[in-house]
Amino acid sequence: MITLAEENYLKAILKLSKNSENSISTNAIADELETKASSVTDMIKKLTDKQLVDYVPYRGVNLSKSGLNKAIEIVRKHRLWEVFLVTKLQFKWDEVHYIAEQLEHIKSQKLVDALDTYLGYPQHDPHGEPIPNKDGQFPKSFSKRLSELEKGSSGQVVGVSQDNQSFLQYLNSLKITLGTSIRVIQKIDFDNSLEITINNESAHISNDVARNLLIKQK
Amino acid sequence: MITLAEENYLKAILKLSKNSENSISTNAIADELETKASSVTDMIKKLTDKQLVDYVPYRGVNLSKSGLNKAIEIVRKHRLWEVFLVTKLQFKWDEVHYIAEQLEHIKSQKLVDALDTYLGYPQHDPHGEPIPNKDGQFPKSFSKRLSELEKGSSGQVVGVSQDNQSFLQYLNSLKITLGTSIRVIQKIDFDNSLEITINNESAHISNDVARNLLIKQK
DNA sequence: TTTAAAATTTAGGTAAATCTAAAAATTAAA
DNA sequence: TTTAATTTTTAGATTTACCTAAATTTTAAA
Repeated sequence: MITLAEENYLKAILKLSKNSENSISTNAIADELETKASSVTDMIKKLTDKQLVDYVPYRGVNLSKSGLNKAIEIVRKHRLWEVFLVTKLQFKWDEVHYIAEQLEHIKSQKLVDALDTYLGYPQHDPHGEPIPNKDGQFPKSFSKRLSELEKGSSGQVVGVSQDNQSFLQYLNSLKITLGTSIRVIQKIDFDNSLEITINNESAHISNDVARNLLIKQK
Repeated sequence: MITLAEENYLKAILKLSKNSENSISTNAIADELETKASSVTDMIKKLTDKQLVDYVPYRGVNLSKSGLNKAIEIVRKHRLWEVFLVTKLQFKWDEVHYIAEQLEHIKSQKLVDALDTYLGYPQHDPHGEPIPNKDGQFPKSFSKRLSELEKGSSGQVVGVSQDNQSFLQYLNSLKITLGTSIRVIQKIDFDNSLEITINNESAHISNDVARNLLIKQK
């Protein structure tokens, strides 16, 4: 049996793996989970014993095959529950993360499948993030990060690659939501921030924000 | 903050309180939760410190005002989730208990309220058990236990007062479900078992079963 | 009403998941 | 390439929720 804490570690390692080719460092996991490096080392040993990760001391970890499967299953549940909360219970997109963090740990294969069916096999969650299917496959994405767009080009927001409440609320304040049209007016080399237009209103956003906005170009 | 284990203790004490006027004994709780009496004593001390129960050593416990509120809230969540599973996700009534045991611990007042609204403020769960409202009030019940019916009288099954899987599956095998008509043909003094008819087919059931069947007489 | 049985509590211990502080290994800088 | 800084691990504690075994209290029986 896999514990709640173990599930959270697997999920964190998967998330960190998406942004790097290399093994995931102890400190990176500690930062992600807001815990201490020594706690991470402890837990990594447990995950190694259960063959959920491959670990070389001082060199970091990678998810094993079975660890990856488990992690993807948790992401699947998280995102399906988010869809449920927004489409059925009328939650806002910036309210669902905390609740889905709890719901993602409910154990019942039958429940996940029934939920998926009930929701109509959605491919994206309310933040535009892809929902892996029953076999762990992610739907193909045609989006780019806003930070990767050329000066002058434009597109529509189809997702965000982070769903913490403060980020989403900041987007709300910028009047950015799914479907919003954005054009890159100027790229500032100094700090990689961007001058953009949001539905033709101009604004200035940091690289940090631009990196987490997924854009589909026409 | 109240932990998962603490919530399970509160729920167990509430359940046991329904069947007795007296304080709840350590052993009764241990039996209910399939744990040891010494573990129960430990936990009772924690609950006492948090003022969730009133406790007199060697004399048992009772839920305090706030402990009762918490326990009722858990029951409310359990039963609302059961309604969700059966009415929206097409689960059978004997499949939902285990999953609802997990879902009842999800923490979000807003979620419970939204779920209640979404389900149309149901008053009973799929086993006919009453669902307390937002204020902790249980709907009035007009049902009796089958074991309390006189010889010759009859009525319809409107609920069960236990929802473990083996009991519900036994009912399925007897062709008893919500709405089934039952008549008491004979009461056997020796073991308090009953000769009954189920939709006019005769059967013999133990007192244990009869006590857990809720009947509404015409 | 004394004694035996049953129930309950206490004492001491374990595993999971955390922590701090110190030691060891790796990386970067002079 | 030696040293300093950073990262990671180890050692030793803590808290929660359990456990077993022994001691204590209550209840029931003789």
